[in-house]
Amino acid sequence: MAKKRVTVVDIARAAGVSKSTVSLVLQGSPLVNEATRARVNAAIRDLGYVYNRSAANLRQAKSKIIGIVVNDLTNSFFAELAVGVDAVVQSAGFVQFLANTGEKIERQREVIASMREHGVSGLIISPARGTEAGDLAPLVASGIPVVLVVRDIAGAGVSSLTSDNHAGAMAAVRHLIERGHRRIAFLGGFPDTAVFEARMRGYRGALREAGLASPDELVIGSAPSRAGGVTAIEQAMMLKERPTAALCFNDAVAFGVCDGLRARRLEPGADFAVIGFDDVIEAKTAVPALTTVSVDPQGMGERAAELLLKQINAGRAESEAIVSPVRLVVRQSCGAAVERRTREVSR
Amino acid sequence: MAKKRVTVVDIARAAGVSKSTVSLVLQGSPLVNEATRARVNAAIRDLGYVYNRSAANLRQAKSKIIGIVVNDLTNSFFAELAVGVDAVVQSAGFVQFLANTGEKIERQREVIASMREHGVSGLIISPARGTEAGDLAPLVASGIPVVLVVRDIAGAGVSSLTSDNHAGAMAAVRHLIERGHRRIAFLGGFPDTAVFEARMRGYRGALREAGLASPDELVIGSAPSRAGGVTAIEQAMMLKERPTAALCFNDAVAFGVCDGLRARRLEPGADFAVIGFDDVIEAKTAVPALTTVSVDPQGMGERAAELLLKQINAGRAESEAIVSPVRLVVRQSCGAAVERRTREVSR
DNA sequence: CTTGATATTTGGAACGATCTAAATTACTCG
DNA sequence: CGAGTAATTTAGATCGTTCCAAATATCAAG
Repeated sequence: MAKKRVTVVDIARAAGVSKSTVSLVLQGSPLVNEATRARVNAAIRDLGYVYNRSAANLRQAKSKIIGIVVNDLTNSFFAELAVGVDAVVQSAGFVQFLANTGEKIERQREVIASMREHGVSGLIISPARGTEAGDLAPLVASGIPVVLVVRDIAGAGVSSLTSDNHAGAMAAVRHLIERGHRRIAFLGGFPDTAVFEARMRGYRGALREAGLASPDELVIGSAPSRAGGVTAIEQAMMLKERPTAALCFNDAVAFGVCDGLRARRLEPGADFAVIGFDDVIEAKTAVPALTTVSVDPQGMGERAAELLLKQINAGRAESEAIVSPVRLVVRQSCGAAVERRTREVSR
Repeated sequence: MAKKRVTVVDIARAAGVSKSTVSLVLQGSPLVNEATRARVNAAIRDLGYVYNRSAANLRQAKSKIIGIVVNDLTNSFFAELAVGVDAVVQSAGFVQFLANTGEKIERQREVIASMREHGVSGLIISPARGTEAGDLAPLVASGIPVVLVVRDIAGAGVSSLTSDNHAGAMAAVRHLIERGHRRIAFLGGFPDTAVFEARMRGYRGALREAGLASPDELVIGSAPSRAGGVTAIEQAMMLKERPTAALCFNDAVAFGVCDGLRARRLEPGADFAVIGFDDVIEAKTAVPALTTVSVDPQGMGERAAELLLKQINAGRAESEAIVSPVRLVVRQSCGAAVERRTREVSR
């Protein structure tokens, strides 16, 4: 019933050459004569040959697959990151193997194991919350190049690419202070993550530098999502002494904060200054357009992929920790000049 | 330098059995004695053995990989769809191979080819815009089970899982008519897609049914994104006879429409009724919460995966076209009663 | 203890590509 | 024409697993 698979031997027979020659053609070797190459390619087309990567991998022990593991694909920051990785990886002739862990360590363990079994030649990981250096130890020991993105893990001994969360948060808060705000909150995010830690330190640093206090009640954690933002701002508005501005853990939280403000009939930008973090695609087109610390997720994915490819090609490379710069993108949500509004929105 | 790979033979030697027995243990065969199994498993752990799926696939010619191809990963609808697929596929012991085509046919061709080379045992595809039955012909001819999601392709001869776009659009527009709207626009989406077509027919059908005209000027296409929504509503508000409500192609467009309305100092829900399509996660928490036709992307991914698995297990199954029902979720953006607002938002 | 089941284990041939080293062919030049 | 070199082609081993058929161990019953 089912016709047998077409193999190199079949094409070899059809083209009147040996399977070795066919293999050479498949690999685009310059050794083979033009006429022969054409004959082989014709046979490949005619017989509907499909290359069998499993067989090839078995012999070569290196697989043109690179894996990317993200902790939350429904967060567009990570979706964009994955798209960035894909672009680079793809043009380097690799294919991407994407898995979502949903922040679950156990699931992360499984997907990493599965990727190793498939012989990925490198791995880009945005670790699930609570991942420890030990969790990555077997992977690292195996010598597979690994690049951690977004969240670094101390002592893991692999390369990492993070954004300058501290400086970004500092710049954002400085901006708010310059605009006259004195009571500034830090909203959203899980307090037990390194990213939260760094952004919060930046926030505190900028306040201290300006001689302002940063009472603990103004730092309100929540899920790093839109829903989390809503609850965080609600809690902030319960305070007897309300803040007039907030730096949010990320853009999703910032959107939630805007939602929550509107629910209380406050207009973000005009009545309360909001700054996000990440600069996801929607930040630009939202109304009011979101002032945010641009991390450029797609670009970050690209850089992570390049870093990984470099390591794959170099064999055993030194691990490096790259902190990529961020910049504050001032739009409307922090109360920027109103005349800019129409211009930005109309794009 | 690099230590040699540990293989079944190594474990066999370490455990004092033959490689066949090790293979049996690996597959969880009931044939092997408990004591032996324990000994083998211990050796596996001790030597840090990593299963080589390429080798296994080569022999078995079936790969426990299922592929999922989406046309736009940065659209959270598709990200959620992928998450739904992943959940099911994962618990069935398969791994997911996700690729993003970014709506490019050429890229789609490449990723599908790559997946075939990796020997996927089934494929879930949300085809790029403009995909034709012919593009899928070689894939279909190969006998690999394929399930099309979201966008069906006439004559492709494979199973498909789409949502009842026509009925959903009709229900939404009926709702707007009941609330007294007479001039209702259809905003966003690429007019050359089947999904657009179906939703638009539903929109027109509901208007006709109520004896209302549906002038072409009220149907305004755009990119199916937030930015597209902004431009679409801007265009709609240029009309001499402005609409008072709109059914949007999808939720992203609906959010953009809300943005655009606010830019003109109109409050969505109060001054203009907006209904979306899809019910992405943020629809519920946005302010105003978005009234939308719920397609349940994650659930759809799950069902698509189940359909595919059924086909993989059944061998050559009849292809079926499933249209899953949708339901209108009334929230605030269409001008629902204000007292419901706090309740929904507080979740 | 045989004997016939039943339970467990095993050797060796696949699977479909790549790689090595060697063979063949073609070409250049005196 | 024949040597020497360059350009092509090739046979056969090999990668790490699974499968088959057959071997061996174990056990209950006579």
